[in-house]
Amino acid sequence: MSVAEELLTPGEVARMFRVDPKTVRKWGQLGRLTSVRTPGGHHRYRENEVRALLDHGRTTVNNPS
Amino acid sequence: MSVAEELLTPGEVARMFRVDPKTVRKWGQLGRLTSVRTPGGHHRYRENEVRALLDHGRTTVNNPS
DNA sequence: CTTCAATAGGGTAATTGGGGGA
DNA sequence: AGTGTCCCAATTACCCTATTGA
Repeated sequence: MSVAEELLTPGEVARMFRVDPKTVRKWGQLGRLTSVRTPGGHHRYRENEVRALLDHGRTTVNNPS
Repeated sequence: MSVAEELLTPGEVARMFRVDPKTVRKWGQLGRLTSVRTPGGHHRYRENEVRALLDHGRTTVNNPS
Protein backbone atom coordinates (compact mmCIF):
# COMPACT_ATOMS: atom_id res chain seq x y z
CA MET A 1 0.00 0.00 0.00
CA SER A 2 1.54 3.21 -1.01
CA VAL A 3 0.29 5.57 1.54
CA ALA A 4 2.08 8.87 1.82
CA GLU A 5 5.44 7.86 3.21
CA GLU A 6 6.91 9.89 5.97
CA LEU A 7 9.74 12.01 4.70
CA LEU A 8 12.42 13.18 7.08
CA THR A 9 14.56 16.27 6.82
CA PRO A 10 18.36 16.01 6.92
CA GLY A 11 18.29 17.42 10.42
CA GLU A 12 15.92 14.71 11.58
CA VAL A 13 18.02 11.92 10.13
CA ALA A 14 21.16 13.50 11.50
CA ARG A 15 19.68 13.54 14.99
CA MET A 16 18.64 9.89 14.77
CA PHE A 17 22.14 8.78 13.76
CA ARG A 18 23.93 11.28 15.93
CA VAL A 19 25.77 12.72 12.94
CA ASP A 20 25.98 16.00 11.07
CA PRO A 21 23.32 16.94 8.50
CA LYS A 22 26.13 17.25 5.99
CA THR A 23 27.01 13.63 6.56
CA VAL A 24 23.43 12.59 5.85
CA ARG A 25 23.55 14.36 2.52
CA LYS A 26 26.72 12.47 1.62
CA TRP A 27 24.93 9.20 2.36
CA GLY A 28 22.35 10.19 -0.21
CA GLN A 29 25.05 11.02 -2.74
CA LEU A 30 26.70 7.66 -2.12
CA GLY A 31 23.41 5.88 -2.73
CA ARG A 32 23.09 4.57 0.80
CA LEU A 33 19.87 6.50 1.35
CA THR A 34 17.04 7.20 -1.03
CA SER A 35 16.90 10.95 -1.29
CA VAL A 36 13.78 12.72 -2.48
CA ARG A 37 14.55 16.13 -3.92
CA THR A 38 12.37 19.16 -3.41
CA PRO A 39 11.96 21.54 -6.33
CA GLY A 40 14.33 23.86 -4.51
CA GLY A 41 17.07 21.27 -4.26
CA HIS A 42 16.66 20.26 -0.63
CA HIS A 43 16.79 16.59 0.30
CA ARG A 44 14.16 14.50 2.06
CA TYR A 45 14.68 10.94 3.25
CA ARG A 46 12.30 8.05 3.81
CA GLU A 47 11.61 7.25 7.41
CA ASN A 48 11.28 3.56 6.62
CA GLU A 49 14.76 3.45 5.16
CA VAL A 50 16.27 5.30 8.06
CA ARG A 51 14.62 3.01 10.56
CA ALA A 52 15.70 -0.06 8.63
CA LEU A 53 19.25 1.23 8.67
CA LEU A 54 19.12 1.81 12.39
CA ASP A 55 17.75 -1.65 13.07
CA HIS A 56 20.26 -3.24 10.74
CA GLY A 57 23.23 -2.28 12.83
CA ARG A 58 21.58 -3.14 16.06
CA THR A 59 23.13 -6.00 18.01
CA THR A 60 20.47 -6.96 20.45
CA VAL A 61 22.50 -9.43 22.40
CA ASN A 62 21.54 -10.30 25.89
CA ASN A 63 24.50 -10.64 28.14
CA PRO A 64 24.21 -13.80 30.20
CA SER A 65 25.70 -13.59 33.61
CA MET B 1 7.36 2.48 19.77
CA SER B 2 10.67 3.90 18.96
CA VAL B 3 11.27 7.29 20.34
CA ALA B 4 14.48 8.99 19.38
CA GLU B 5 17.11 7.32 21.51
CA GLU B 6 20.20 9.15 22.52
CA LEU B 7 23.26 7.79 20.76
CA LEU B 8 26.82 8.36 21.86
CA THR B 9 29.96 8.45 19.75
CA PRO B 10 32.87 6.12 20.55
CA GLY B 11 34.82 9.08 21.87
CA GLU B 12 32.02 9.95 24.25
CA VAL B 13 31.78 6.44 25.64
CA ALA B 14 35.55 6.19 25.87
CA ARG B 15 35.67 9.40 27.86
CA MET B 16 33.01 8.18 30.26
CA PHE B 17 34.86 4.94 30.94
CA ARG B 18 38.32 6.48 30.76
CA VAL B 19 39.42 4.04 28.08
CA ASP B 20 40.44 4.21 24.44
CA PRO B 21 37.82 4.33 21.69
CA LYS B 22 39.36 1.14 20.36
CA THR B 23 38.47 -0.61 23.57
CA VAL B 24 34.90 0.62 23.30
CA ARG B 25 34.64 -0.87 19.84
CA LYS B 26 35.82 -4.22 21.17
CA TRP B 27 33.03 -4.14 23.73
CA GLY B 28 30.62 -3.76 20.86
CA GLN B 29 32.17 -6.73 19.08
CA LEU B 30 31.83 -8.79 22.24
CA GLY B 31 28.14 -7.93 22.39
CA ARG B 32 28.40 -6.09 25.68
CA LEU B 33 27.23 -2.85 24.09
CA THR B 34 24.43 -2.30 21.63
CA SER B 35 26.17 -0.88 18.62
CA VAL B 36 24.26 1.09 16.01
CA ARG B 37 26.25 1.51 12.83
CA THR B 38 26.15 4.48 10.52
CA PRO B 39 26.08 3.83 6.76
CA GLY B 40 29.69 4.97 6.77
CA GLY B 41 30.70 2.18 9.13
CA HIS B 42 31.12 4.20 12.31
CA HIS B 43 29.60 3.01 15.56
CA ARG B 44 27.11 4.75 17.80
CA TYR B 45 26.21 3.46 21.26
CA ARG B 46 23.05 3.81 23.29
CA GLU B 47 23.32 6.24 26.11
CA ASN B 48 21.03 4.10 28.24
CA GLU B 49 23.26 1.08 27.76
CA VAL B 50 26.34 3.00 28.73
CA ARG B 51 24.70 4.41 31.80
CA ALA B 52 23.44 0.98 32.80
CA LEU B 53 26.94 -0.37 32.42
CA LEU B 54 28.35 2.41 34.52
CA ASP B 55 25.78 1.75 37.20
CA HIS B 56 26.40 -1.98 36.95
CA GLY B 57 29.96 -1.48 38.01
CA ARG B 58 28.69 0.24 41.12
CA THR B 59 27.89 -3.03 42.86
CA THR B 60 29.32 -1.62 46.01
CA VAL B 61 27.04 -2.71 48.80
CA ASN B 62 28.21 -0.04 51.15
CA ASN B 63 31.54 1.45 50.37
CA PRO B 64 31.33 4.70 48.43
CA SER B 65 35.01 5.44 48.73
C1' DC C 1 4.39 40.41 1.16
C1' DT C 2 8.19 39.77 5.19
C1' DT C 3 10.84 37.22 8.67
C1' DC C 4 13.48 33.30 10.58
C1' DA C 5 15.37 28.57 10.78
C1' DA C 6 17.18 25.07 8.21
C1' DT C 7 19.65 23.46 4.14
C1' DA C 8 23.09 23.09 0.19
C1' DG C 9 27.82 23.59 -1.21
C1' DG C 10 33.01 23.38 -0.75
C1' DG C 11 37.14 22.96 1.98
C1' DT C 12 39.88 21.59 5.98
C1' DA C 13 40.69 19.45 10.75
C1' DA C 14 39.48 15.78 13.93
C1' DT C 15 37.77 11.33 14.84
C1' DT C 16 37.00 6.60 13.62
C1' DG C 17 37.71 1.85 11.76
C1' DG C 18 40.92 -2.12 11.02
C1' DG C 19 45.02 -4.99 11.71
C1' DG C 20 49.14 -6.15 14.27
C1' DG C 21 51.92 -6.26 18.25
C1' DA C 22 53.39 -4.84 23.13
C1' DA D 1 42.02 -12.04 29.05
C1' DG D 2 41.99 -7.33 28.60
C1' DT D 3 43.87 -2.79 27.31
C1' DG D 4 47.00 0.89 24.89
C1' DT D 5 49.62 2.27 20.96
C1' DC D 6 51.60 2.14 16.13
C1' DC D 7 50.53 2.42 11.11
C1' DC D 8 47.07 3.34 7.30
C1' DA D 9 42.64 4.99 4.76
C1' DA D 10 37.93 6.30 5.27
C1' DT D 11 34.34 8.77 7.47
C1' DT D 12 32.73 12.47 9.94
C1' DA D 13 32.66 17.41 12.04
C1' DC D 14 32.95 22.39 11.75
C1' DC D 15 34.10 26.84 9.11
C1' DC D 16 31.93 30.06 5.66
C1' DT D 17 27.85 32.30 2.49
C1' DA D 18 23.63 32.02 -0.56
C1' DT D 19 19.24 29.85 -1.22
C1' DT D 20 15.13 27.32 0.07
C1' DG D 21 11.18 26.21 3.12
C1' DA D 22 7.35 27.35 6.19
